[in-house]
Amino acid sequence: MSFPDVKYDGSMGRWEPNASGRLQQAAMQLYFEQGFERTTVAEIAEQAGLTERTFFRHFADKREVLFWGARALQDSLVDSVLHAAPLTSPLVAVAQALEGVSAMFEERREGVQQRQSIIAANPELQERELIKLAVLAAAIANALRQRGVKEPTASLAAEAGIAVFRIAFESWVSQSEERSLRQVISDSFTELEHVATDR
Amino acid sequence: MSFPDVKYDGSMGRWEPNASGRLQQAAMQLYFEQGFERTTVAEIAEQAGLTERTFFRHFADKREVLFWGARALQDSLVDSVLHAAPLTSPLVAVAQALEGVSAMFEERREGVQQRQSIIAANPELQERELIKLAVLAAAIANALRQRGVKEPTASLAAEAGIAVFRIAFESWVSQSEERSLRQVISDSFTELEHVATDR
DNA sequence: ACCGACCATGTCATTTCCTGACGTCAAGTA
DNA sequence: TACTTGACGTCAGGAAATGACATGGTCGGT
Repeated sequence: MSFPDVKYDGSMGRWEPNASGRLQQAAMQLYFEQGFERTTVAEIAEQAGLTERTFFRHFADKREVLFWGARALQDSLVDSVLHAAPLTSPLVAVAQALEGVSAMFEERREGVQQRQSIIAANPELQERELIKLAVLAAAIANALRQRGVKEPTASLAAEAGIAVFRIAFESWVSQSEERSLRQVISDSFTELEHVATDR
Repeated sequence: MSFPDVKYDGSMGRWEPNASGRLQQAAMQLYFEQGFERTTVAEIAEQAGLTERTFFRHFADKREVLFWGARALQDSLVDSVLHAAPLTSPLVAVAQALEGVSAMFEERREGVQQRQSIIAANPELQERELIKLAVLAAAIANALRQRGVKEPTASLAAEAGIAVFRIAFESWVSQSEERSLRQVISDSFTELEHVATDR
């Protein structure tokens, strides 16, 4: 294992290390301070000591810089669903997977709240977040299918699970919930059962 | 009541009538023929006999021209939820509302399929569709709250209902389903009940 | 019949996002 | 050493989106 993030002295490489990380950090800060629309990519690049062109080499567009963690989240969830105990029902597998990743958010609630406030202030970013969650749901549905779950059950369980997660996550982030995210998610799943049964 | 859409002869007004409709039609055609990315707003405007600037007076951006019907759909659904029979459970109210609007799609399946193929070919358009559905879900949740449904039940029922609709709609559009959209939706809701109960 | 406000559209200029083509230089590799 | 690779810079340009201002029919009031 190497540690490319560690700074030694100036006599190292041609470029300062961790360009992508610097861009993400600069973007977060500027989006938070002056809003997403009012900050230009040129500003972000300048603050990171890079050029606008380089920004677009690291991130497909101005929004993507805020969603770099999505892939890791997806991999973790898919892995969890794939390795759920045999005979676990689809929705329970999804619920357990989501509860499993909740710690990733609990740990740095600060940054999560800041990020969500940025997204909440801008429709373009909300769109991007929604499609990330949709891709997540599709990946989970695919994992369920690998477990032998048929359609439309797999898609239904995945989409319903993501919907529950979204509502639980929003509740946990916005109000200063005393419950842990894991608990909010768990409660929301039992509430979904009531909603779907009561008819 | 006047009928500004009716065409008389050329000696009428300064402008050809129904500029917005002409822009929508031109956009649909061009997006379908050459793809969303490869058609410019200037092209659309030219085909509609207008200027680029005028396009942006009618539609907030290049994507919005494809989603003009969303508002009517939302109003119809909210109205339906609001006037559901008393004591109807939240999810059933949502299901009935969605089944109620299914006729709007059944009637012109042609245009619906063409529109969906355009959207399916472009991530930006998928983002826009997702946020339209999210706004829809929020409006439905609000209507449920007006019926006395508490949170998080209202949001859960609305989001789950929209998720079911999305899956049912996709199935109905893509494969040449023999079932009616109304039937697919209905079946999907009972499938959701199984998914949520079986644990 | 005239006048003036109104409103949809046109025209022009500008900013910003995003991309392609090409150049540069340090580090690794044969 | 010579050659390749990778990360970044520089430059040019298309297209989206927006503001400011002009234009000329329409419509209501008198």
